[in-house]
Amino acid sequence: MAKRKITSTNSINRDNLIDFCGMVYAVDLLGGRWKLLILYKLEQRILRFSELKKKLPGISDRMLTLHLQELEQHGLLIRTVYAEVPPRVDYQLTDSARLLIPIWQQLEQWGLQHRSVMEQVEAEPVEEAGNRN
Amino acid sequence: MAKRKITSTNSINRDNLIDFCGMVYAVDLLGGRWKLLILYKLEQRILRFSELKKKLPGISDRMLTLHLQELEQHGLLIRTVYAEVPPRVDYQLTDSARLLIPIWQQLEQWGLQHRSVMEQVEAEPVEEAGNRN
DNA sequence: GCCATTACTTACAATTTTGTGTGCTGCACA
DNA sequence: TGTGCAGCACACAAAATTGTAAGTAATGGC
Repeated sequence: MAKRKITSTNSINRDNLIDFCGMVYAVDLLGGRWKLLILYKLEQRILRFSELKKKLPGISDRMLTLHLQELEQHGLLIRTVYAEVPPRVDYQLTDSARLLIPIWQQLEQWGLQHRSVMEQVEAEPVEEAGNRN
Repeated sequence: MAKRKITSTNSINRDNLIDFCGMVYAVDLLGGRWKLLILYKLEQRILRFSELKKKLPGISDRMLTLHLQELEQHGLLIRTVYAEVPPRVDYQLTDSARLLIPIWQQLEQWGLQHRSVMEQVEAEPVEEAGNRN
């Protein structure tokens, strides 16, 4: 996510797709393990680093730091540093990130619905009705 | 994407987040390099393997196969095999995947808009106006 | 002086994803 | 007899992401 070897096919493909398509670009910005969740936690209010950490069980300092930095670089959140000791830093969504809120809400709905559909399908006896061969 | 070591922290975190949140689950299903684009190409009509390949410049056989298999497993597309030689296989969206169409259209819009905002910001002189320290 | 605090950084290791190259099927056409 | 086709499978290599463990700074309380 951080450092890339810009000559690799992997990286070239990524860049091509990002240039080519706003959707891929969007998913690229949001695609880390914790990114969407970080944004989601910030939907309600400003949070500081330690508060975010509490709300994301299982995340390490490093991962939180990395994702926050990238989200900031990509214009999705605003980082505010207070000159105190011990340090205090807080994070809030940018306007552009707020425009995403209705989208991720729909994604949440779709995800829950799709999962329940999947669970039903798995519970059914397999019939292979789709293949005409 | 395919094989995972289910005891790793990486994998455990992933599973926990997926269980916990429909949004993360959704992004997990759609998160491969080419997946959203594959679905998008299938929005208009059924396509066969070779047609998809033409529409996705830079993709290898293997990547296309892998993503198609996973999308099928996850209930996002339907694979139909015809008993012909040479083989013919085609792919179409499931109903559940069709429900995603308006969402990815919004994501596409947001992506284009956000990118143009980002380009403006980068063009401006840096002022660091956000940090009070 | 000694320690806890907070938001990090660094070096490293493990895991996961992506890509490359080869080969396979079974028939049609030359 | 040889070649091409389409949709893969396989073994392997490269790259990207994620996680672990150990630091660091300056201050306030004891």
